[in-house]
Amino acid sequence: MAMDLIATKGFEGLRFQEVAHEAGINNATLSYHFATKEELILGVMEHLGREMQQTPGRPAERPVSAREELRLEFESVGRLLLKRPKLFVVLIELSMRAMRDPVTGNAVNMMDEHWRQHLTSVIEQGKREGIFRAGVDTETAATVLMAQIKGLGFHALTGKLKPREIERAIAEAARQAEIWLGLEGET
Amino acid sequence: MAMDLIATKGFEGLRFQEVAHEAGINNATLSYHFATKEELILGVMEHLGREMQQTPGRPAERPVSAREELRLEFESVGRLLLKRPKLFVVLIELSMRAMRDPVTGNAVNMMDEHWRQHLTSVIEQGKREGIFRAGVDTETAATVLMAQIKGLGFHALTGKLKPREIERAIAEAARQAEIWLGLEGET
Amino acid sequence: MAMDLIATKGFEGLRFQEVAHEAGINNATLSYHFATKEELILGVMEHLGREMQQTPGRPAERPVSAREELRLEFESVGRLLLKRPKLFVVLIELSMRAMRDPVTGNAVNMMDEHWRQHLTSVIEQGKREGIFRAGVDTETAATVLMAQIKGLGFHALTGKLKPREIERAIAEAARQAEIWLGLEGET
Amino acid sequence: MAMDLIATKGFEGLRFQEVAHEAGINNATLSYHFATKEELILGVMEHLGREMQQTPGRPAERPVSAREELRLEFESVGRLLLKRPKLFVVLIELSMRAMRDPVTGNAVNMMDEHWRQHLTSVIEQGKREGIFRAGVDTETAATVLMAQIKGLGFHALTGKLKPREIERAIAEAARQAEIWLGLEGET
DNA sequence: TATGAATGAGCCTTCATTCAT
DNA sequence: CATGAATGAAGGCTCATTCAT
Repeated sequence: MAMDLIATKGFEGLRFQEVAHEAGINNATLSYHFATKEELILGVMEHLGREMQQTPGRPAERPVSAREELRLEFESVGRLLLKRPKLFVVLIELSMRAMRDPVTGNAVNMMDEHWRQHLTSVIEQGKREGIFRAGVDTETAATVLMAQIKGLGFHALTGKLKPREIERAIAEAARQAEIWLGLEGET
Repeated sequence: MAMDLIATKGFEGLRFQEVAHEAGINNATLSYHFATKEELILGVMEHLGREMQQTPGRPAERPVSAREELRLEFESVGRLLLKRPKLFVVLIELSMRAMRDPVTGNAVNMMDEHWRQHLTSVIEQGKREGIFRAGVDTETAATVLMAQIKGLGFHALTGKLKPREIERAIAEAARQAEIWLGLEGET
Repeated sequence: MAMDLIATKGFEGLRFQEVAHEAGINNATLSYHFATKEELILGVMEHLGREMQQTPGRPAERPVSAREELRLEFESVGRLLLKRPKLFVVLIELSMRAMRDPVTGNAVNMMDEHWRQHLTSVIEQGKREGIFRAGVDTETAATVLMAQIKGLGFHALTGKLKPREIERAIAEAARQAEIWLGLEGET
Repeated sequence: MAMDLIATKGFEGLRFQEVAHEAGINNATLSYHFATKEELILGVMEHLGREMQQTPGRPAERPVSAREELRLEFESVGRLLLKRPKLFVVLIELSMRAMRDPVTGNAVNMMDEHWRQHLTSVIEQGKREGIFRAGVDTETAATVLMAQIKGLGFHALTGKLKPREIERAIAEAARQAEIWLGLEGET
């Protein structure tokens, strides 16, 4: 699929012809379905969105405590990082592209906003549950968490971390977040 | 300069002609100095390396405590992020390129390794000074820190964070690291 | 219809798909009726031929004098030019195409020959009737008339003449032809 | 040259590659001089304009009578038609293109307007000289003359008239114009 | 008949690189 | 050192045509 190619060669290294060849179809046939390269990329983005939804391992949708939610956030990223690293490569490429192309920008913004809201609600929940410090600024905390998680993905891929290193870093980062947000750190 | 162009259009969007035009010289003249695009990029990388060294605000090279060093790490990134965001864009582009091109890969690896050693020594120093928990795995901690800081840069740029948001996130992330590595979190 | 498209975009600007879309049918359905573009153009030519026959305003087929016939020739062109300008655009396109494609060439030749014979007979009739000078070379006169009338169409369309200008030019050209062929100009 | 190709294959049949090949240069080399096909066509138009100026046989620029001027108008077209028929083909193609492309439209309009003004001044001069009827509407007369001359070119080329036929038609058309504008036809 | 999908051929254009001056 | 010109290779896209349903 196109996604693999993007992961392998980057967004701009994406060749219309190559995607077609990879899909086992003709150059023009791909143009029939995706009239332009832009459309093709939009298609990839939609596909990516759908694939991201299906984060594996989410335990049966049951409501969980904020602390567990937080831990889940890290763990699911870790799992995805190990099982579908290409997804992240494409995501990063997408983010870079978003800096230049407004259309991609919107899509990425929406995904980020979605994520931020989820994190925000988790943090607020934690505060209400009394397991997170009331002193933390929710928005800033969400920003830091997003940065941390994104950074884990980015560093893991570009730094070519080994699976074990990834697991440990993820676990430690989760612990760090818990400590930080938890009551022990009360100021 | 070429760097601005990379920051603006990305690495693959870098056009030989454009760089030449931007520099006010002829197409072929640039080829005279950098025979190939590869060389040009190498030039950019060297330039970037030199520019990164000059992190502004490093307070007079005096030896400092590990805690201060740690805080400095975050602060200097924050400053760079606000004053020279393009530097980071190029760095990220470089990291992505490193995944595909071995030459770039080596260069990026060296920079990362350099950085990791610095962080490692800081953490070890902190342990010796008795202000950091002895229980933390130094390597993992360094990894998490690198991920966090890279993530702050990545998220700040691709998420188009406002200066104030960046400052707060940086400060909060630094605090998070301190708490996490500090003795309060002793397990 | 295809003719409108030809008038709008020219013969080479004629796209199979566009014609199909205009006709509200599928790409392949048009291919079913006109297997190739060549066939499609032939179809257009036939359609054009039929449409040209129905020159409106021809007064009830009655035999008329040569002078009236001559005037009619101009008038009917003028009417067509005002009411169905696209017909002329296609005709001109066809003539140009005829220079390159022998098939079209034959068709156009036949139409021209048909027209020339009509003009020739009118001139001869005028001579017999004693209202046209005997000194004119019939063939040359026919040629000049054809050139004049074609030129009126060509100039009216490409020069974007206004209806009033067209009417006046047609009337004046008709007068010119009469004077020229008439006895007053006897040499 | 590109002009020959246009004359041979029409404007839309003009292939960038073919022009390059004809010029004995590379595909991309042509792009270097004419960045786009549009530019190439503009180049052709300029070239055409320059070539049209050099109407051969204009007798030494001396002022002549209106009648001679009128005759010259026809004769020079006749000469051009025999010696450089391709010039006319391109001109007709250009006129057709002008119906669709505004840029070409302007260029063609300017040439036509230039020509019209010349004809207008000749007719007015003739009236003043007392050799042309005062009754003719100058503008309409100019229009008819332009139509006639354009028609001669168009018909000669698309009808594949032989040189002799062209000469005769030109001569007869000139005579027709003289008679028509002359005093003999006084109404 | 009608159509969605597929395709080969070709065209314009871009780009890094080379070369003569 | 500098440059205008030239070029091969490749890429995205269009289009008439074909085919299975």
